[in-house]
Amino acid sequence: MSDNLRARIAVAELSSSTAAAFSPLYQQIKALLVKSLDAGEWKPGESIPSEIELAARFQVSQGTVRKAVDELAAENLLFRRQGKGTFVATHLEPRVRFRFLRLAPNEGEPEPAQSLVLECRRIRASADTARALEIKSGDPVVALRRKLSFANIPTVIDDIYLPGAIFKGLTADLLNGYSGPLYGMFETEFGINMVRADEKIRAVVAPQDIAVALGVTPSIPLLCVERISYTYGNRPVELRIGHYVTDEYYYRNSLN
Amino acid sequence: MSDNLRARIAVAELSSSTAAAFSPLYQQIKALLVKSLDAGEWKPGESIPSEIELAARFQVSQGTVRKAVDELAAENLLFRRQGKGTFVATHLEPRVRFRFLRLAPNEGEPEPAQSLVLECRRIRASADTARALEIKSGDPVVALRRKLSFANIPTVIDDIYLPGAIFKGLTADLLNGYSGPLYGMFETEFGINMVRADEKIRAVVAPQDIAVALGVTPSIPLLCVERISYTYGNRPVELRIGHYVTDEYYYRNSLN
DNA sequence: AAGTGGTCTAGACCACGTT
DNA sequence: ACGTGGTCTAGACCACTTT
Repeated sequence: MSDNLRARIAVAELSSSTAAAFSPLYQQIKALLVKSLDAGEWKPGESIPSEIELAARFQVSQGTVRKAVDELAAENLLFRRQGKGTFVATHLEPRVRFRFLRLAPNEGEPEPAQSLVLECRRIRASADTARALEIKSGDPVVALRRKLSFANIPTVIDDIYLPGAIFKGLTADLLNGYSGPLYGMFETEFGINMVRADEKIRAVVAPQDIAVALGVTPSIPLLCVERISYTYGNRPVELRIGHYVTDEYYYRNSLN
Repeated sequence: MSDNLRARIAVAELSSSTAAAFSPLYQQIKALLVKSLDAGEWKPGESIPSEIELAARFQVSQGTVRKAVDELAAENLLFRRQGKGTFVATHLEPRVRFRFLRLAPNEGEPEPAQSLVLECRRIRASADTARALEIKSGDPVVALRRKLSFANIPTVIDDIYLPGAIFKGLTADLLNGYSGPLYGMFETEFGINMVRADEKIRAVVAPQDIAVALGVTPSIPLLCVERISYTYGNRPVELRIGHYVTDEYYYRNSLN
């Protein structure tokens, strides 16, 4: 068995330049599954093959597949349903709706927001934007500004920057035609699945234009949230700068 | 084996009122391990018995113990060191120093903060404090105010409220005698290990007294972070209201 | 009844750290 | 050499969902 294991590791090394050189089998399986997800072999919301099928496909035991899938489920790339199967995570599931929207009301339960796109322009990447998106300065970028309202109270202005090479044909009308979350639309229209994000949070005085768009007094404090979102393989595909009014809502977080 | 399993579940039901009624064996093991941690059978930084010893103690297979320990390690109650053993998580480990301190500088690497306790009083719990700490209104509470500075620049004022019943004998001198993180001192002096926390984050105008303590202009925006920290078994043991200056530092977060 | 994921076991071997 | 956690396997059975 040991020789067999080594052999498969060697094969993995030869066949894939991105796979880690010497790694446990289950991590190799993980990498292969992510590769298939990235390639769109299974779409968000669809089921992936059963553990037994995957074990046969990769020539490993079911337990090894299980460990790989367990970790991908823990990372929210997949989710399991006992008796049904294992599915590709999607932002269209109501269950996941507040995973990336961390605003909760001071009183009561979180509610979905109403979204209105105010602007959608094509621009060239600034140095900062290019660095965040790992593209070249001057590359095409789609710039959106949108407003989120809760119970008709404008609460968030997001300035969103997307690589033009990936988000071709994105328009304000297309955006405003959707009711669900933005990331759900990215999945169905562009095949881009957001998997993870890093945020930098600060308190700032409301910039003039944003105060106007929110209908609040300029110079009141706003939460400024700078987000970089990543798809499979830690590839950044969104830069987002949000300004939140935090009198009736707060940004919730858990430390573990 | 099946009868044996059931029997042990039945025993668990009888012997422990807090354990979930019907749960997998590994979850029962988890609960027992947490109980031992809570009781102080193994102190932070110490090793717990090996998997083989635990398997013998609980009369289950090593694989079942492994699954229980894996989950506790994922929840940061324990950490594993291959070849050495499994240890109780501690806030004194440098590795963990920034798990609960989420401020990072705009430029450069995170650095430890200098802490100075400005006040330490005994008060009676307000209604809000009592609710957060799950004690009775009017119960004794230790109230601290402390200042955190980075590179001699005051950056954070924390107002901290602790249940008086647990933190007996806590004084400003005791606090200022320690150089490490507050939660590390709580472990060694009071046997309280912080395991998890929930935070509510808002942008606010700097209150007068806090602006003075920080040496900043009143009315500038500050990040207001309201934290409730929990020890083993989700028991709240700290309410903390922090005000952060976020011009040179930001609150970092990751969404998964 | 059949198929899926979930739990539990027993045993082999590997990788790491200490003695 | 020994003890620790880490990986992999094979097989049994349970719990849930659908046919």
